[in-house]
Parts: sequence; structure tokens; C-alpha cells
Amino acid sequence: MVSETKTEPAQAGVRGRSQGRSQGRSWKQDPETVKADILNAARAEFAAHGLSGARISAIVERTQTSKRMIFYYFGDKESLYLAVLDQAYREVREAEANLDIRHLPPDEALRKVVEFTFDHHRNNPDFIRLVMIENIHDGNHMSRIQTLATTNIAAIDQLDRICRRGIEAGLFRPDVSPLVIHWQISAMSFFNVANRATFSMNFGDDLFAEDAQLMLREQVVQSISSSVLRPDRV
Amino acid sequence: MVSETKTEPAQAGVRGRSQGRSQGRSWKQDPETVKADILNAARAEFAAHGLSGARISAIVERTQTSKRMIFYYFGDKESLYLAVLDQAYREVREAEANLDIRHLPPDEALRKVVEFTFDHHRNNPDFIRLVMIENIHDGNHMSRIQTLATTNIAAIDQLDRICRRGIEAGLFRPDVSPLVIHWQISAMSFFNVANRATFSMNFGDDLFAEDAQLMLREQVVQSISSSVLRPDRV
DNA sequence: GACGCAATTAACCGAGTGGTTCATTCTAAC
DNA sequence: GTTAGAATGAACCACTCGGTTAATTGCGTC
Repeated sequence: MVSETKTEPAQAGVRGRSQGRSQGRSWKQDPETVKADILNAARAEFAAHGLSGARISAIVERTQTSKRMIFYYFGDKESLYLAVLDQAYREVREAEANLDIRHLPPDEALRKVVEFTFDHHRNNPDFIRLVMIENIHDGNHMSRIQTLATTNIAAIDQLDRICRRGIEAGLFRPDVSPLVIHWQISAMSFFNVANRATFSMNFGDDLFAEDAQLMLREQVVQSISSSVLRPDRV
Repeated sequence: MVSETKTEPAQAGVRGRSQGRSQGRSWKQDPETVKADILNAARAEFAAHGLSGARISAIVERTQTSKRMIFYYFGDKESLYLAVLDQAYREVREAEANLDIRHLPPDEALRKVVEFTFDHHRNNPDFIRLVMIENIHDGNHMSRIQTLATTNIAAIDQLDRICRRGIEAGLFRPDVSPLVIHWQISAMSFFNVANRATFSMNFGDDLFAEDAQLMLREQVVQSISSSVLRPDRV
């Protein structure tokens, strides 16, 4: 578990990069890489054990750096946690923005969004765990992140555009609410990852096999569709 | 936050009970009450701050007892957490068992189950938080609770009976899966409470006003219904 | 090539934490 | 009333953990 990493051939790329700007540096004095290294280690540790459960020493062990560096760059544990949370949200927003569905008909666009969200959550369990943890803390740290409330509305905007198009096309009910749709999509996609442990302990893990997951995803698509489509268009 | 509670008139009923058997005792030597008192305090503290975030001293403060008593009765922090979790699940199962829907037609019975779950989760945020916390710990403690896997299948059985009746009546699709239905109901009911903090920070708290919650609940009912009902019976 | 500052290291620290020791008090049984 | 054992209180303790101090090294600059 400690993994001495002595004479590791590939050097894990952390100290071996620096190709961006100051390339070819010998071995030290590389703040950006160190910061990124710390951030990644911290993300893993916080996601695994929560804010209070995470140990600075454990973060250090996941790192090529020393404990001193963590406080040097991030101040204290809570600020580090905040930085991790911020970065995680930033990445998710970025991924969302790269989903191009403007050319699709509304119902197919909606399906795409559902499938994307479902898959994305599955593929980013650490992000899910960070959100779980932040909810345990009643979102107290998140409130200190600016750029959140503003940019995260993009997800709603996307759905809003789909809904408008769907209504115009006479395909969707005229009273659909993008916010509610988003709530439903998130709920099932999130729960699927977040509550896997307790759910499968209670009811078995059949639903988490690959084929069952595909089936569940399709179930979510159907659920959302039927709340959105006009009764006569189902 | 500390609340000295000195000369509290009603004595909070903790030391004032003892009517069960050894009634009228003066002031001490009341193990069952003390244990229950500790358990309640611990539940609140663990639900508020998680396993590692919870402080024994904070639990003591929520109690009429001393720290010594906690370890005397429960051994260590983790065992206390386990006892809390166990009791919480027990209560939920009990509540579920009291929901009598055998006399209702299948579609109405299903609606009742959805509404019950949605409301129950809303009304028991501490339970939700405990489950969230346990999921952060990958269900490692829960696995030590016996009586779980066995008795919790009751929830599925209930749905299974409804589904069978629905299929027989030609009302439900013949391929409905009670497990999947349960997954969907749980997902939305759980998310609604668990992720309230982050969701409302991102998208506003409109959905959590009382009327909006009623609307959401109805939305869940509709969602579930449309996945279950035969297309020609919607 | 000395200066100055950023980056880094190693050792250290005090508060807070889970948990314990030991003596005392209560209660029931004889 | 004595006694045995459960229940309780007060003080105590070892140690973990977040955070710091102070000294050292790398490196661009004049």
C-alpha cells in the first residue's frame, strides 16, 4: 500500500513531463506539475474517505511531494478540498459542453442527453462521491465556489432548447419543464452510482452487471420520454 | 449550540420515564433509557457529520450521560455507528411493513407505494444521510448487519405482488421487473432528499417548495406508471 | 558570481480525539 | 445488613493529525 516507487522506469510522468513550457528541466522546481499532482492525489483521497475522513498523510503518500508542499500551495485541508471540488465541477461542465446535439431531432437529442448523463456518471464515480460528500456537508463549501450557479445553468439551457424544439414540432407536451426533466435524469443517473453499495447489499448486484446497466439506461430513456412526449405521440 | 439545559422543566423525558417496569425510580440506574438516549444522540451526530466527522464528545453533549457510558455500552465508535445504522434500517422496515395495500387495485397500490416512499424519505432525512454515509464507506459496515438482506427483500415482495396482480388484470406489461421499479422509485425519492443541497445551489431551490414537491411526487408516480402500464392502458 | 526569491525538505508541535483506569454508587438477592 | 455485580463519574492518557518553523536548494537576473 505504501509503494516505495524506487527507480520506477517510466517515472509515472509526473516529474517526467514539463514539455509544456519549461521543458527538459532536471528534476525539481516545477510548481504547476506539483500542484496538479497534489490535486489529483487529494481528489482520490477525498473521494475515497470524505473531508474529515481524508488524511493529509494519505494524500502525501499518493504524491511525489511532501506534506509541506500541500500547505504551501493550498493553505489548509479545507481549501484543498475546495480546490478539488472546484476542479471536478469544472471538468464535468467541460464534458457537458462538448455534447453537440443541435442537429438532432428533439426526441433523439433528449435520448442522447440521458445516455450521456447516465454513462458519464458511471464513468466518473469520484465526481459522484465528491458530490455525495458535499451534500453531507450541506453544500457549505460549494457555496464558496463562484462560477458555479452561473455556468451550471448551461445544462438546463441545453434541455430548454430541446424542449422548445420538441414543443414547436408538436412532439412534446406544451407544459414540460426542463428543470424537472433534468432532476429526473440526474436522480436516476446519480443514484445508480452513488447508492450502488447499499442497494446491492440489500437487493443483490444483478442490476449492476453490464447488460443490466444497459437495460436500466434504456429504462431511464423511456421514463423520461414518456414524461415528455405528448400522449398521442408515444 | 451547546444548550446547557439546566433546570429543564419537562426533563426531556429521558430520566423521567421508567414507567415501563421499574417505575418511579429516583434518578439513576436505568440502562435501557440511557442506551436509547445514546443511540438517538449518536444517530443525530453521525447523520450530521458522518462516521469520521462525528465527535464522541459531541454525542455526549447531546446526551444526559457521560462519555464513559458510550464505551461501556457500545464498545467503540464504529460499533456505535453500526448500532445506529442497524436501528435506522430496522425502523424503516417496520414503517414499510405497516403499509397495507393488498385491498387496492394494482395501479392504485403502486401509486400508494410511490407516494409512501417519496414522503417517507422526505420525512426521514437522517436515515437518508446515514445511507449516504454508508455508501461513502462502500457499505462496509452494513455488511456486518445480519437480518438485512433477508428482511429487506420485503420491499421487493410487495412490489412483486402488485406486479403479478397488475399483469393478471391485463393492466401491466407482462415483462415488468419489480426490482427495476423499486430502483426507479428509490432513485428519485432518495435523490430528492440526498442531493437537495447541491441541486439547489446549482439550479435554485424552486423544486423544494412544498407545492413543487407535490408536483415532483406526482411526476414520479406518472413516470413509474408509464413504465409499468401496458401501452394501450395508459 | 552574488543576490533574491520561489520551491523544497526535515523536523517539530500542540490541540483534539478515541479510548481507559479506577474508584464509587446503586440495586437486587440472600 | 451484607455482598456481588451492574451502572456511573472524574480524571487521565497515548497518540493521531493538521499545521508550522526554520533551514536549504534551485534558478533567473544584474
